[in-house]
Amino acid sequence: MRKELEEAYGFLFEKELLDEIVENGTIKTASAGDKIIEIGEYVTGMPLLIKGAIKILREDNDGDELLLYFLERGDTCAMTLSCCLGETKSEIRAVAETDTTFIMIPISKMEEWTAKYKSWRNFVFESYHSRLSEMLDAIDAIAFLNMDERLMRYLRDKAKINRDETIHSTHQQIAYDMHTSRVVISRLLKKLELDKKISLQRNQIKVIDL
Amino acid sequence: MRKELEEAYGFLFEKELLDEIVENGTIKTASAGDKIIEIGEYVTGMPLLIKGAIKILREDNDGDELLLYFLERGDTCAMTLSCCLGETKSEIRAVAETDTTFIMIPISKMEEWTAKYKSWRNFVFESYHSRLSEMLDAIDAIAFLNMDERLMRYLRDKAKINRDETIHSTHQQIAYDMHTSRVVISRLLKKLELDKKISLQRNQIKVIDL
DNA sequence: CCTATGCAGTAACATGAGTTACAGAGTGAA
DNA sequence: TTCACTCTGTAACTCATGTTACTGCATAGG
Repeated sequence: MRKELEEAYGFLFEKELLDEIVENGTIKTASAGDKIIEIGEYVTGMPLLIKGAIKILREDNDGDELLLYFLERGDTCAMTLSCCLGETKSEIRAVAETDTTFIMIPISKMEEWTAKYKSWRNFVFESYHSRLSEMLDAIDAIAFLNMDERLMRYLRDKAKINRDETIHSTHQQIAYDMHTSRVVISRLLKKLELDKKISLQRNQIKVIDL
Repeated sequence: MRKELEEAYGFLFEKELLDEIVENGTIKTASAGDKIIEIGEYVTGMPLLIKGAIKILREDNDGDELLLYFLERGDTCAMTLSCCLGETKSEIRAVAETDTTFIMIPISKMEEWTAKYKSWRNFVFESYHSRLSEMLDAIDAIAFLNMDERLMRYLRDKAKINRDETIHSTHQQIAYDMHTSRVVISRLLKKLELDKKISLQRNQIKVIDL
């Protein structure tokens, strides 16, 4: 655990804190597509992402989803964090976007470290700041952009997160993430292909110039 | 300042912290409609709301607005807070919804108190938690609700925040807050009136049953 | 090789929301 | 009282998005 931890967080945390994390944390893994936290579940700990990416989703009354943002190495889930401290239920769903490794920190340590380590406090505040920014970006996208622009944004983000210009998704999966219907996505993707911004094959979308 | 501070925050903070707040904070007031923070401005301090209410808005590229949420007595602006710590520019606009009184805390003290007072830490985390929740509510509204449901939600919130079942706004003002057009709001308000949920007069809307 | 299934393409239509335009009512200042 | 201005009501239209329905192709598993 030590090595991965240092690679992802070594420059952030002092030695003693890293020691404590190794001592108290437990390594967890999840495969692409695995559900990590479900809405309404009590949160048992806080994840420090070591490898891979996680997508954070909100759900409406009909059970349909909306992607809020992605988490990457070095990130933690401020939403989870927030839930831990308040000991409330999760308001979001977290799903592994790729194969993922993270360290689970038990809630009990969080309050302690917040008092003890300045670097931990800064990390926590920095996380909140990042997550608030990403929520704002999500709001901007939903409130101010049309579907075609949102779709381009989605494809860009997805390619970046997966470090792969070819996106391996069906139109239906994209529609779920964006809280719209498959037909709409197919229509817009086809338009993007005609504009030479992407190329389409079955189960994959290659980003050319977005 | 002491008296108002104790009324709004006495049950949260210990005596020494209250002393420090009185010593370092400065009382500010704003009249309904006054701009308190503008997008892109550097944030000079963190406001503790004593009296009144503030609305927090996001802006699109055309300069049009979208109401995110309201702040009330006992609240602080986590967004501001987040900006303070990161020393970045404000990502939102804050406008006094009613006549408002608040205490400005200089940035310099915030980091210090976070280390020193557990109650302050809890307050800050609690604020982040509330604000994240409110952002989620805002996202739910925009992404999952139709205009008529959003409008009902807006009217309910507005009546609650102002502690007044009669809302003193023009249709145009509501349209700005909701990032839509006046005609749309007029149309929907008229429908709500026909459903006996509100009654309409010039410059005011009386909530009957929402 | 054949067939069931999932995926993508597309047309035709429904609907909510935004836009333009205009009329009439309310209000305040001269 | 009159005039100018703001606010509201409403019609008629456009447009983006969502829905339904059907097609044919790709692929995997027998």
